[in-house]
Amino acid sequence: MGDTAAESTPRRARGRPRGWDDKTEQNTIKSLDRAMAVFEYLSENPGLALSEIATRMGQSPATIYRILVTLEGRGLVEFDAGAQVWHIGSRAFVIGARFLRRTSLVERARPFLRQLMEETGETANLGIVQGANVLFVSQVETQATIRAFFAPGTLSPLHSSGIGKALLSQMDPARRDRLLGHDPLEAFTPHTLTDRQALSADLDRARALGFAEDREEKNLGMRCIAAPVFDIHDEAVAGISVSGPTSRMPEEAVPALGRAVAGAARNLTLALGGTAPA
Amino acid sequence: MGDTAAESTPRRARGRPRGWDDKTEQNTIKSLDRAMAVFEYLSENPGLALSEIATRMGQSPATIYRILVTLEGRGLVEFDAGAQVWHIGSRAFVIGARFLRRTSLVERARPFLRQLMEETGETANLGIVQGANVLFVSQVETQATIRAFFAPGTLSPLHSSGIGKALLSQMDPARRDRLLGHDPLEAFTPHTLTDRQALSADLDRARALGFAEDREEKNLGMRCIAAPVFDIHDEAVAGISVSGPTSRMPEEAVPALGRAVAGAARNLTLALGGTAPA
DNA sequence: CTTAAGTTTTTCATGATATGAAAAATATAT
DNA sequence: ATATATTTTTCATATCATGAAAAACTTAAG
Repeated sequence: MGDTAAESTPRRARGRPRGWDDKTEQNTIKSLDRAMAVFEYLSENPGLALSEIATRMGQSPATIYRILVTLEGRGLVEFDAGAQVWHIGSRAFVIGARFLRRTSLVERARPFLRQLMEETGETANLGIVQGANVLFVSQVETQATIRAFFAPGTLSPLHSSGIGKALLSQMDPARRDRLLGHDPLEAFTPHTLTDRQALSADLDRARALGFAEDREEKNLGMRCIAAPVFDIHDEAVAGISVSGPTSRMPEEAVPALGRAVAGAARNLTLALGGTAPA
Repeated sequence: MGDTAAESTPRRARGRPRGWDDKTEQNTIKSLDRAMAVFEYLSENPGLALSEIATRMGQSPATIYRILVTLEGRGLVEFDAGAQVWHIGSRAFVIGARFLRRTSLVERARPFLRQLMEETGETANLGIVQGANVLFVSQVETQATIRAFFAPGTLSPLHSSGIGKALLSQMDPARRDRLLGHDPLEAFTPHTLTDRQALSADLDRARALGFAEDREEKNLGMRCIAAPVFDIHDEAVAGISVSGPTSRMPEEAVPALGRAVAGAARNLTLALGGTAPA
């Protein structure tokens, strides 16, 4: 399961002796790990009966029973007496929510932005909705000498940025129309989509593809590919993008870049507890 | 979904034999329970070093180490290599968040919370009863720079929060007394209602008005206005509130805010199939 | 650079205890 | 009533979790 969790935690702690690279985890407690596997499994398959869990996980019912009862004692799982099934408990929510207090969206996104930049070679950005604009809150710059740059803190209208369009593409029509307002859509370059019909079609395409494109719609010579990030409520709360000069982002590179961006957005989504779209 | 769910799980399952009442838990796995105690302790005291946890919990460093490494392997805890301390991990958040999906309450409430926030300009919250506390499960934050901040996952005693009082005001006296217990009511600020007479009068007022007020009774400088939400069984299962700095919520604004909150609560009640009070 | 103090991992022997099989207890269905 | 399905307990056994102490390592100080 948690492939994201891997990421190689290079814990260089005080007293880490020699053979660390080879045998990674001979220090794990087997029984605890098995119990946590049950805990995790239950979170992915809520509302299972004891026997169901036991058979599916290939464990003895007695063992599963004792694990669940133990976790229940701490409120980490709950037993629905009516349906005779088990669920994740409220205490798990309380404990897990502590994670949010530690780091902000920006900090959490940082590693994914960095990886995306290294993967694509282009500047990676993170933006959120701020009123009717996208607010760019974080970025990891490419090492290339020619860079698309716009500092964090920059505001850009929703309809003329990749992240903005990625977010618009996920909103229900009512909210989308409300944010876009009734005034004419401002044109920044000849390529800006100012026609609402055309914009709507572009958003449909973005939703289908899983990523949105900005083809010099805000700045001439600059392209951008963006994908939406979903939070725990499955709401699109942020967008990740890569941006660079058109010369380095030709048509044929778009699918690969789109995949990379969508992948980064998906990883961040999972780290936020959201469910990534298929 | 279910009623409060907490309240002593009287698991009357298929094969529960005789002596169940007496010896409650001889089926718990000791090592697992100890490990979960560490997990829980870490969530309450984030950012502790291994040795610190070991000494504070009176356990051998080796044991704590192995527990943490095991949990780390599943992303339930994370090691901050810079500060050499441990934290709750993202996977714990993801798993815990599954608790919210069990009931559709949170999802249903979302649009009403958003609308309430936009209507009042203040952060809107959703809370449910969890034991003797209110558990805050969802919120839509204001865009104002000065915000009342308490993240989802927070627990707050019933008598010192707006939502808690809104819910208490709808309970029959027996249940209310049971939840409030016999211990003295804890005071968080000089304004906290610790006198049961005064609290009871306040609850009567709240029931008459249709909304409850928290006038800096939990946090100084922070006010809160809350109303109860009823499910299909006409039980008060949740509360909606707006919270913000006292400076933005003066006395003369209370009636309008109260109307807005009560309206949102009524709308959610209707969406849940409950009947709103007159 | 050397020494010292503090923290984290590992090793190892031992006993606690987690585990599965099977039986008992209980619920549901026929 | 009987049969079937599911959960809980009992019990014997070997796994494996545990603490003590040593080793590995980091940082701070001399």
